[in-house]
Amino acid sequence: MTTPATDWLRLDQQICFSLNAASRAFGGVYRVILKDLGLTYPQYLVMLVLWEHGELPVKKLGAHLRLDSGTLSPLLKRLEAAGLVTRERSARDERSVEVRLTGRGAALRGRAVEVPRRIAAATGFDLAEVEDLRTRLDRLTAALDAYDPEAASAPS
Amino acid sequence: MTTPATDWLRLDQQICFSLNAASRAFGGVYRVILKDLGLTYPQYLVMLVLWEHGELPVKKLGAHLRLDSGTLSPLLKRLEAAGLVTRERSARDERSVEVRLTGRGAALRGRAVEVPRRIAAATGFDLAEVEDLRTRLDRLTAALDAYDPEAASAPS
DNA sequence: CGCAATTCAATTGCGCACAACTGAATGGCC
DNA sequence: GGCCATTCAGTTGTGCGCAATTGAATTGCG
Repeated sequence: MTTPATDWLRLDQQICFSLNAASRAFGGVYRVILKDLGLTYPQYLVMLVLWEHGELPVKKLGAHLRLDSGTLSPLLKRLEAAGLVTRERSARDERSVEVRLTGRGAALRGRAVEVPRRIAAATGFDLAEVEDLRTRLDRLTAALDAYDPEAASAPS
Repeated sequence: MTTPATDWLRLDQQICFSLNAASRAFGGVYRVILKDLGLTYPQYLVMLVLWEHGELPVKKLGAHLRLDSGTLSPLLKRLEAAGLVTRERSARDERSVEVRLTGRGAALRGRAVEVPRRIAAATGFDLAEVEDLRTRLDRLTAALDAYDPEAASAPS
């Protein structure tokens, strides 16, 4: 006999809840550390991608971050209002909007460089541990993304 | 020489971003699975606590879930509107609000019992792996909760 | 070419998360 | 007993995340 179904209702809280709690705890630390940069964590992620790629359309930005225009459009407007990025319709494809760093946006990178070290310190994890955890999480994400309700309930 | 600071801005994206992505991927699967229960994932978490404890004040509910009244108050109102819980001022302490399951709320547990199994199937992880991951995440959360900006920047 | 299907950003609507604040109730301390 | 700090829940305001829709631009196909 395995664990009664009743207890699963407690167990189940574990994975996803732990994940969720860790994600929110991270948010709290990032909030403190990013405050003097004037960025929220999602905005910081967008800036990371832009620092790496220079410029790219909203669509590609979303592909890197797993976010759609519903989230990115208002976020990018705020970054634009803060003077960190510009947005303009692509000349080659009028459907697309090209996001570019401004001088201020590019310059902000200099102040962001020390963020990762401070975050790493806050976790108390060493590099190997981080890498291992990251690998497991990415595998988990891939499995969840592949989830198909039909296949799960009716494995024909 | 270790990794140049410049690369840390990529590496850094890893942990927290992977965590965040996994959390959102979970959200997507839960959204599908919880749809016929008429619950969102945070609402499901609240119901889990209530199914386990029967009734408890908003404050304790928040302690279990790491949520404050700013999040719980409107959420509980929605659960109340859905007829799953009642909320009433405690007689012993008029500041406190007691949250209780209704008959419908208690009955919903029967239909929720199979949720954990379906979620577990979607992850593709076995029990040991889940337990290991959960442990690491809880340790991470504890470390992040203990984060003190002063101590981090000026280890006197 | 002409028309339908697709692709893209933006918008709307809803719910969550959290900081900051309000106001009522309670408890401690003199 | 009277006062002040604390403890509660609730509200407000901001931002994220996502589904659904809109509307414009592009692509594909006959």
